[in-house]
Amino acid sequence: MAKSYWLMKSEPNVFSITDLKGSPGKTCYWDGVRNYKARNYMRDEMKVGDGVLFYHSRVDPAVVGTAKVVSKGYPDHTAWDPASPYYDAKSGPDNPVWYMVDIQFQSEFARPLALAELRKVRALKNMVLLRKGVRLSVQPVTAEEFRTILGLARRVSK
DNA sequence: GCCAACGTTGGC
DNA sequence: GCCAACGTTGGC
Repeated sequence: MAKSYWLMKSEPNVFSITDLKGSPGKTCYWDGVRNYKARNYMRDEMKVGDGVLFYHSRVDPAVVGTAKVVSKGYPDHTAWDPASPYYDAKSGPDNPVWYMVDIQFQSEFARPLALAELRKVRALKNMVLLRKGVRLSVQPVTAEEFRTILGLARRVSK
């Protein structure tokens, strides 16, 4: 199957691209997603080798770099750890409800691509990220959108 | 910090 | 199965 592309949101004060870069093997598991649609993407559609845009939400919202998917979806064990902030009594080792994938750091952009800047780019006007009211923390990106973002990241800031 | 928009829960 | 109420997300 062809490579797919995704955008994954994280609040930088919780887990930033710098944290990902500093993780062992520059790899982390993407735990804590508790939204069914986002879960379905991770559980059913994400593949090893898929491209990921790393997005910082809330604080200076911007796409800040890229990563790649390095595992298929597998159960998110933080859901059955009562000590975890992501604990969910619905889920257990025998009946996992929530899933995650592993991602590995690939690049950090020379400058963040702010949400406000992306809104001005015609080629991105249909991007899920820019649609009103979309709160999905894992969302699909087209190959063309992915390419456009990489191109913008390479361009010098005005 | 505000608040609009969303997803989920729970009463009926 | 509906839908109001609630908690959360996330841009501004």
